[in-house]
Amino acid sequence: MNHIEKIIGHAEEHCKAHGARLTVKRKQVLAGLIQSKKALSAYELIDVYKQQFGESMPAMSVYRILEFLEDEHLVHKLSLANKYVACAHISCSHKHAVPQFLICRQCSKVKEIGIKPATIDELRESVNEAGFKLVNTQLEMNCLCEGCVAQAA
Amino acid sequence: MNHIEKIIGHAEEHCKAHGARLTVKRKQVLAGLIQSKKALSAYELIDVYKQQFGESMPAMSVYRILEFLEDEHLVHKLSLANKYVACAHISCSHKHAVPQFLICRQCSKVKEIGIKPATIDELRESVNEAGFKLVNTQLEMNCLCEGCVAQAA
DNA sequence: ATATTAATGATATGTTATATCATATTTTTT
DNA sequence: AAAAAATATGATATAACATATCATTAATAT
Repeated sequence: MNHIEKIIGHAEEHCKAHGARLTVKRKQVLAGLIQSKKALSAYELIDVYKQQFGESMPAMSVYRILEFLEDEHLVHKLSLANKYVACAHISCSHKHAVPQFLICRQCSKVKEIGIKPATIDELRESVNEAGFKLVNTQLEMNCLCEGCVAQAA
Repeated sequence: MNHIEKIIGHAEEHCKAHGARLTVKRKQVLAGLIQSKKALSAYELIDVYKQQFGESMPAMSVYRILEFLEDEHLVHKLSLANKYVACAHISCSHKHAVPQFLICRQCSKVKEIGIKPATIDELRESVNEAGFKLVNTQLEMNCLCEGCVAQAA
């Protein structure tokens, strides 16, 4: 059992635990994202699927499946790039705070980090001072990854 | 001279100062955004334009103009919503740090804030620790505005 | 006045995402 | 085990967001 299968196994348990169904197609899409080194758009994911399984998946299905996977917190949507990534913590059993994402604007490589709770608190306070209420602490930051920094220099 | 004209005046000076041309159309689009209480998509802006001037503006033109206005820092693009807002500080003469945006997910109302530099520093440090380089400190946060919080309760 | 540069118009097309109704599959109820 | 209900997928259309490219017009520099 390889690394990806193991993660998928965890995802399956996670879903089963509350009666959600990780169907074959959903698993295939999730696996596609897990294998990818970078964030993928829905249509890139269609290409990946086509390449792996010979068969093409309708866009509608991919979006539906992505929605399911997001609801299950197995996948995150990155608005900054209009792309999707597998959650980096599917196999961890403990609860996770909402993550922050570093997105390489050059190559779409993504790193999921958890910034210090204290920093989040400061942010939340700034938001409250402005009279708004923070709904979601997912942050997306425009970055360059190591590789692309090196290349640019 | 009303409030908006005054802001447009500042925008004009700002552009003139380095040889950029704030043409009539560009002014009209900028004015549309300034007048709006909320972030507008490019196509919503086309509708606004149509309503105000009777004439319809091609999507291509709106995008070109938005690009110009972004380059001039007169307008910000919000990736979280695929919408655009006028910069809240066009009339201030001093330099501004890159802003952060609180976006009401319900009504698209936007508040532009400047969070504490210390908080930004903490964020940047977290990013560096992860081996990435922060390109841009514009943050966009999913929020609810006062009005929508009240309504939800 | 002419050449050059910048802006806009016109048209086409690419990319991302959702709506909707039909069909198939799975689960629950009887 | 059969029928009913709920869930998932297929198929098709279309909406919403965005860019490419070439022609024309307007502004600026020579």
